[in-house]
Amino acid sequence: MNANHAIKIEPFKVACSSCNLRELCLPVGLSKGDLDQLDALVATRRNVERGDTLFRTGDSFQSLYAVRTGFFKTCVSSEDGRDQVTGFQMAGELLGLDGISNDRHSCDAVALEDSQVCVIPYSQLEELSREFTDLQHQFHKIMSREIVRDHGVMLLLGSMRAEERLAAFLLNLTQRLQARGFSASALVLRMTREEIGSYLGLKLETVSRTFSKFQEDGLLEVKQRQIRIMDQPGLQKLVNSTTC
Amino acid sequence: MNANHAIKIEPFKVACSSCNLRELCLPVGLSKGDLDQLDALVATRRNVERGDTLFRTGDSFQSLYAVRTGFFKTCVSSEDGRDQVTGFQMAGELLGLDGISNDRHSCDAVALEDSQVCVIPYSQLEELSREFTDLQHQFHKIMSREIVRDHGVMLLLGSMRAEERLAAFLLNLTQRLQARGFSASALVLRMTREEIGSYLGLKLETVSRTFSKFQEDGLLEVKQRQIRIMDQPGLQKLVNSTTC
DNA sequence: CGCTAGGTTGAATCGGGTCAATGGGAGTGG
DNA sequence: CCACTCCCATTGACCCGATTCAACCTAGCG
Repeated sequence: MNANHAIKIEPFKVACSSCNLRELCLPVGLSKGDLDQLDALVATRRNVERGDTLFRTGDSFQSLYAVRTGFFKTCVSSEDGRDQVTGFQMAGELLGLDGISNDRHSCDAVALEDSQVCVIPYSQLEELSREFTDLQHQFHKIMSREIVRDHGVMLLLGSMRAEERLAAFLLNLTQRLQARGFSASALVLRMTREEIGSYLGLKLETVSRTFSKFQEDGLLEVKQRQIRIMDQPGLQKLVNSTTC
Repeated sequence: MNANHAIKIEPFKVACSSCNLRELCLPVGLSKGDLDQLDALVATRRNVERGDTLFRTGDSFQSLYAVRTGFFKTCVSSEDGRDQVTGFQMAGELLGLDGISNDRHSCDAVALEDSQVCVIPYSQLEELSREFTDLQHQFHKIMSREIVRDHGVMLLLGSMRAEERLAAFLLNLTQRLQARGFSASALVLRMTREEIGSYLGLKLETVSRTFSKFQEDGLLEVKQRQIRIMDQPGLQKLVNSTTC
């Protein structure tokens, strides 16, 4: 499986209405009728192998992408080659919203494992959302939620110490995984220490050390990328306490 | 002037079509016909005195606001009272996009000087943008631009040193001021060192010290909140160079 | 079986934070 | 008009958390 190297169009019809991610993805709250319309729009899927980019900075913007399976990171880079991971996306989450502003993508989206996305042609989405109020509203909510999420990351980057950042990151990850039916306490990281560090504004050594510290403190069990959360409330307490 | 303490509805009709900010604000790129429709929507203005909030976290979300005159900051805070300035908004910029996701605002918007905003009832904007493609598209672009901006801030917070952050901040400010017809080299800061620090993920003392350093290096002249940029390319060089 | 990418750990360094004292400007009230 | 006050800004000294540099380890893969 996942052995095909080119863009792959699913031979059979894909349908949001029968997708088990519909409660997390664009279709949230849509009526049956609206959903059928959306089905017509989201006609193709695309496979992206681990390490490949779904789109990169400067690419012309045509479509949004909904992650169906797999895991992505997005990263921006400045002229001088500085690099920043701006997010990690898992099933049901949308990629490509950055492209609307300029008709060009302003970040890279890289698959961290073999993944599949649903392709949502943007001009058609705009068209459809003129007709279907609920879809329009849902789409706006998703964009707004991204803005709110970004503000949360700014808070993290601007005011938290390393331990707090990593704890917040882990809690956020597990929460999203739990919403997708996975365990709240055991997880496998799909990204390297360096990628976590970039996202959290830390160096990879600091991330590694902090993992070790959490393990010593009995908060986690860490075996490479396998993490088991032993003391969820303890992590939570780390996050919300200016704790002096 | 600016002596009224309550919300003030302008007695005469306000009109985007005759607003000198139309090239920076929501109406960008709209045809004459679309503009007339927008005029009908944006019927009221509201004055906000220096220090007052336009909205705060938890307030029910009804409207977006376009800054007409004045200057705002937005800030989020975490449960434990940590605080983060997420942006500064000047004439022509939109406030309130965070509220769409939840029907509640998720940040505070505070006027840093006596200000006036145009009130854009959100449900009517959605309605109108179903009818007018250009307006819909422009609105989406503005939301997307906010996301892209936030990613830039993440890059700044995640990977830049204090000097680089402050230089980037000043260049961004002057660029926006210049687009509004102000000088590219002389500016008056509307915010305290502490607010700059919060935005940049630094302490106020660090901001102050960095201003002093820039002055010693001949990059700026700093007199309290009066800043004169003496060496724009020098600042630019600070920003784009991992310089080692 | 050896190579390589990723991860861990230690020691030294340093950038920015913390704490504390001082200075300056704008607004207020006598 | 001046004096008082408050808020903001500056500056110094010290400290600490995170980075840097380096060595070493481990797992996965060809």
